[in-house]
Amino acid sequence: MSENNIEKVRHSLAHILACAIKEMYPEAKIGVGPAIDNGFYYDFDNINISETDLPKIEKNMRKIIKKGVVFEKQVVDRKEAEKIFKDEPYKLELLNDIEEEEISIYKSGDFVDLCSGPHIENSKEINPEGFKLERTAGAYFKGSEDNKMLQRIYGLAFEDKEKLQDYIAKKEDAEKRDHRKIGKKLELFMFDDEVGQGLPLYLPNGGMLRYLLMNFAMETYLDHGYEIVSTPHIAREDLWKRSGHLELYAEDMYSPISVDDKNYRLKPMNCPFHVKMYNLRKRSYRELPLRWAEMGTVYRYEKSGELHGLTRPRGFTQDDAHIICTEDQLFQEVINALKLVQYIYKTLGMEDLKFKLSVRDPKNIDKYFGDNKDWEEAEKSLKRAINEVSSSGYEIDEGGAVFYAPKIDIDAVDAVGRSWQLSTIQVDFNLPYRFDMTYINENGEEKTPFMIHRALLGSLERFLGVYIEHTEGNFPVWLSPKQVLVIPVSEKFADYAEEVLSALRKKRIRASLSGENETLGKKIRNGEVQKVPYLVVVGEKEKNEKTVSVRYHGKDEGVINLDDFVKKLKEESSI
RNA sequence: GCCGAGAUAGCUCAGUGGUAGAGCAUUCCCAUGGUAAGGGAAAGGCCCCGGGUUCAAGUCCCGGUCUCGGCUCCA
Repeated sequence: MSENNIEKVRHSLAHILACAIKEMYPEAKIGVGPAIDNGFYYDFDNINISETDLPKIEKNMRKIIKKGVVFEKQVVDRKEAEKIFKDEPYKLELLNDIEEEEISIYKSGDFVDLCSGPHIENSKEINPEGFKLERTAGAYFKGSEDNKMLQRIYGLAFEDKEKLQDYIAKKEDAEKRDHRKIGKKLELFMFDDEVGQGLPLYLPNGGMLRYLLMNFAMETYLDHGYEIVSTPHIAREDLWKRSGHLELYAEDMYSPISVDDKNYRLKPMNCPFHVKMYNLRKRSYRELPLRWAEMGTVYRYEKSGELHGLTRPRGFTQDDAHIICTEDQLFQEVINALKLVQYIYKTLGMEDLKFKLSVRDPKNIDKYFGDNKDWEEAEKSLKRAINEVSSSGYEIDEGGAVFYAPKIDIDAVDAVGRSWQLSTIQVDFNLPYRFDMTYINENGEEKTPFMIHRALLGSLERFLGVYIEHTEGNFPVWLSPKQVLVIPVSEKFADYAEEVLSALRKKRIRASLSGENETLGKKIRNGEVQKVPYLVVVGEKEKNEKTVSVRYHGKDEGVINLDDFVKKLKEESSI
């Protein structure tokens, strides 16, 4: 079976699934059933399948496959198609969306589907061991929330049994990396019903990790000409009316808090505050560019089903900054921001980045705020800027721009090849006008500045969620909440263990003592399970020689002088 | 928010209408250890919450809350 054939096999399996369902549940109404990356799905209505029904559906599918069903394409006219699908309301609706008069249908046995193909010729081409019905799920018809929700059955499909099992194994591996699991095991963060959905609480280990990350980001920004600002968590509703956020995102904002007959809202963004500070007084071109950074905690009312650990919370802290500059400075500022992204992710060990340029939907230019010429200029600048910093190019997302801005989103690829959108760099055409931002240029004329929003980690929460999965909880030494665990061979050497501990702590190395009454093996295990990078064992020999026996991520590194070890750790603790 | 599945000890989970369980973690005792689990004992429960059915509910039914898998969404 050839590689590109698997697409056809998957798509054909979708038809066979529908065929099996129609046989077993004649009342079922069928939606759509395409091939997807790892297999296929088909949507149904008017049935109620539970996961426990899947094996018997699968069995029926194998029976159909074995029969050797021939896939046959036919082209019919609209009238004929309407006749064929007269009892399938969803197919009729799909038929309405087709503009052509020649309608392609596929027959396989008794089953007919509205479908442009392509398919395999005969079901015998399918390896019956290579697929598996995976799960059921709800899915809106045609992917729109306004439509009815259908029942979707997902199947996995690969060339053969081994590839299927490889995929399942890989998926199980990914589950082991789940930051929610690791977060619990390493006591990094927690959620609590009484606190509220989507509001993370960082435990001491996670608190340290978050602090170190935040510190790294802020120090880096300071090195690159940024200044630090800080703004409140709530503001009067009037601010959000003027910024346009209330009009567009009211549903996604927390409800108003009423104080002294005025409504306040938790902030969903930091920008309007920064704009207010800019407008404090008349600004000169000599001040520009201004780069104002803030670890800004924002609150967005994500729908309950959309929440997901740290990667999709309701309260989160953006490593936000706004760069206010002249038109001439825009290009260079975007380049600087892109270079900063590259530096930060390289330092964090995620060098594989993918750039995505989000531009306006060409069919819908009117819905965007701002001057057409400015947009074109900005889109061009962003393209040039990406090419300047990266040779691997970028992907264009037409219609991906937000209403006020074209943007560059940057995906970081993690250790198991998954892409995560983290950084964003956006050119804003909305706020400078809405808030009448100006500066005086060298000719004494009043001008509207350009404004760049940028969040490089994105948010501390989302980044940490991704980073935990990327590293599997094995953080680099400089980011590890606990860097060293000192393990005395027995209680007899507690005094020397204390000496080692205090030598490390004196140099602000994050060390702790494994003081419990356990065997050495058990104490080592506890340290490994907690993913402490350095375990140092001390006993009689070490005590006499003022050394430590070093174990780094499960590997024996031998015995070294205590002083040298402290020095080494001090070095590894700085970036 | 929608479709579906869950919620039992700190954690991971078993328990199909009749006295609430295991392993790990915790505490204590013995063992004083040389690189991933030494042995023993104890303690630990509003079986998510509220109703209902039943002689009897962790278990069945209804409502709610939260979690998970999808869908939709992510300024």
